[in-house]
Amino acid sequence: MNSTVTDYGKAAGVFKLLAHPARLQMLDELRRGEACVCHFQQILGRPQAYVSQQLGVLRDAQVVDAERDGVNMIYRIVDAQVARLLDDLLGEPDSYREAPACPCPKCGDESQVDGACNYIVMDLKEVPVPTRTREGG
Amino acid sequence: MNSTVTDYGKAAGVFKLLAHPARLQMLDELRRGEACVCHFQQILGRPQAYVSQQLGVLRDAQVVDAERDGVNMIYRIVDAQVARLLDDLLGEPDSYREAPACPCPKCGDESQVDGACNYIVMDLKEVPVPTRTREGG
DNA sequence: GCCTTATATTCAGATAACTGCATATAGTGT
DNA sequence: ACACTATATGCAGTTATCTGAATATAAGGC
Repeated sequence: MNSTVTDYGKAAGVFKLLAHPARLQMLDELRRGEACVCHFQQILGRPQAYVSQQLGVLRDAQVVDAERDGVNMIYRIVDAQVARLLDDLLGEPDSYREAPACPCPKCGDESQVDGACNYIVMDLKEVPVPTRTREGG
Repeated sequence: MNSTVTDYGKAAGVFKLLAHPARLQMLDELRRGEACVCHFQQILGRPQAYVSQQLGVLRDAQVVDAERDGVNMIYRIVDAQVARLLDDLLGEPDSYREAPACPCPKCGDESQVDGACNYIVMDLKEVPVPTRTREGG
């Protein structure tokens, strides 16, 4: 069995997950590494319940994965196929933007001090995206 | 200017186009070549107006392109990026299914007789999909 | 040219689904 | 207790989906 989806309803469901600006932006952040919920709150400028709801959609679809670290919940991408789709539409994560410094209130403007939510790392260790050459991009 | 989309609303709009089983199935057919409207009527089992509306959505987004041939309208994919997304999620067009014989009423069971709508061809001459190697697929 | 038939588009309208937001409640860790 | 997060519910506004009728275009017969 390969990793492709042949059922149109199921495939459309995958696209439907990505057909949402907030979810897409969060996934785009997660392509660069893990992130906590408060991180998305700052980035999206949305209330916590809203962020959690959208993350819940992605978690329910097993696109992302959550793990507790103290008071924070750390999210990361676990669906390599979705990561590939994002690469196709948004480009490689490091191709057009630096990984942003975490703008969480607890992080403040200091860059990743100890105790802050420095979950943004440039290492998708859980997402083995297949290596490819891109001649057209 | 590269071919990637950096705006989340715009990117979500692209995914939204594909987040629909009927549109997805039609695009999957179009990956294999051109097709007339009546072809989709048969494949989807939907009325003409419905098929035309969904094709209109894709046409309006400039994902597909329509050209008249006598009484028929011939559709084809013109958005290479969308074709790439479909490749990622559904696999290569020829990797899991043969190009179906056109099941239109006028085509009948005869295989592509003259005068029939033999628009299904395995040649995406209008879609210059960039060549890639897929080591992970 | 005129009429008919086949193909396809467009419009109007009803139904269903989604979105964004607020709020409330509960669980977990410090 | 307090901070962070998850989950549930309700609501108003928006959008998508699908059906059916009307319209446009092309081909063939007279």
